[in-house]
Amino acid sequence: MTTSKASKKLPCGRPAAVSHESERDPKALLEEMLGRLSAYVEAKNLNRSEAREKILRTIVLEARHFTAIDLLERLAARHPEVGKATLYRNLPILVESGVLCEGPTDPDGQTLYELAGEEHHDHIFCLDCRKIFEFHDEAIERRQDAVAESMKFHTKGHRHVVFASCDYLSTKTSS
Amino acid sequence: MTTSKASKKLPCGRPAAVSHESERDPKALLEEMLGRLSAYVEAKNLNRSEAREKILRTIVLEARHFTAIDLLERLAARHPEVGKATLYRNLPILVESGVLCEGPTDPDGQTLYELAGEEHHDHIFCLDCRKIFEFHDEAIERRQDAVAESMKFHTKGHRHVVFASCDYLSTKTSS
DNA sequence: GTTTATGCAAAACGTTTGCATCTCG
DNA sequence: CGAGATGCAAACGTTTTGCATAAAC
Repeated sequence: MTTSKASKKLPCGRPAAVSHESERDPKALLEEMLGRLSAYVEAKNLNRSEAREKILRTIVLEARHFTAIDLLERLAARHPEVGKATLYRNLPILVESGVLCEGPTDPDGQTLYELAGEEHHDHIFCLDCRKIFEFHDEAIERRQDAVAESMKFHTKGHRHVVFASCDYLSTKTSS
Repeated sequence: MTTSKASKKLPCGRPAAVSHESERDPKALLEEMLGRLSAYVEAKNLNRSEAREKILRTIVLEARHFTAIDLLERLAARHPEVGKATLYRNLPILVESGVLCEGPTDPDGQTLYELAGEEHHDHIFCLDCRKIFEFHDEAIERRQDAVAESMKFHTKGHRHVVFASCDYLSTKTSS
């Protein structure tokens, strides 16, 4: 169903390459994430579990930004033997192990999870194609912390989502 | 249950005055909000409703930042005769009439509503007392729009929440 | 063999809906 | 009188829990 890399376009016409989404090799990514999970499982004296790894595989292979429901569906398709309680029980473990992070909520209020990257980033939610893009800006981060300090707060985290429409179609002149 | 203005302290010890919350006279605020509601009701050819106004009063008088559940509890205490379906049916009306706006989600993922102000602001969520504070910073706003433009997006809105702990207790030396 | 994890079904939770009744204009 | 709003209870979709069984170590 997905087209080849070169010609991939988003619904709003923007080439996927502009999306700032991770373009890392899925196999290497899976290895890394399995590693993080194992480390956590070991540190916490948990047991290894087949189901947990199936969930992780499903995430890496087809759902890098997703809601619990999205993942539930994909998991049911790929591994119908894994129950939904198992998924819900494992989501917090995947978050704590550094494999996932809880991102912003989509416009319907559903929590979006995403595969944890190395570096922090914020999000642009495209109102045209409803896809998530990423951005990072040090100036904003610093300024935000400074504002919090000035109000006698100490920043522990933040969530910054920009809702935007896509200028791509109107801006480009060729094609 | 609420103490006088001068001595009001938040759970984390911060005086409420630092909160940047609207300090407007509740009576005037209520009048204004009732006005906005009436205008909408008239424009949309709806009927006036006692229950709707009780909900609005409850919001203005004790819950300027709240989740649906918060409000449900306060409403049950203040006006037990109003059913919860009525509340849920009226929330969208209050939003559309310009009385409320849907704000960010709290750390548990619950949508926070707030009384609509005139000017835009973003939020600081205090992890110590779990209260919402407001901030506004033009530099952040401009920068955010510029970043979006550089990615060929056109900003239509945003949600910026800073999660922070309260330095107030550790910073103050007196008392 | 003890702990941890699982699948299933049932319960819990917040929200929405159906419906008969009531209120507004 | 007719459109709209209400309260109640039942339905809904998502998430959590209880429990007996199975897997990990």
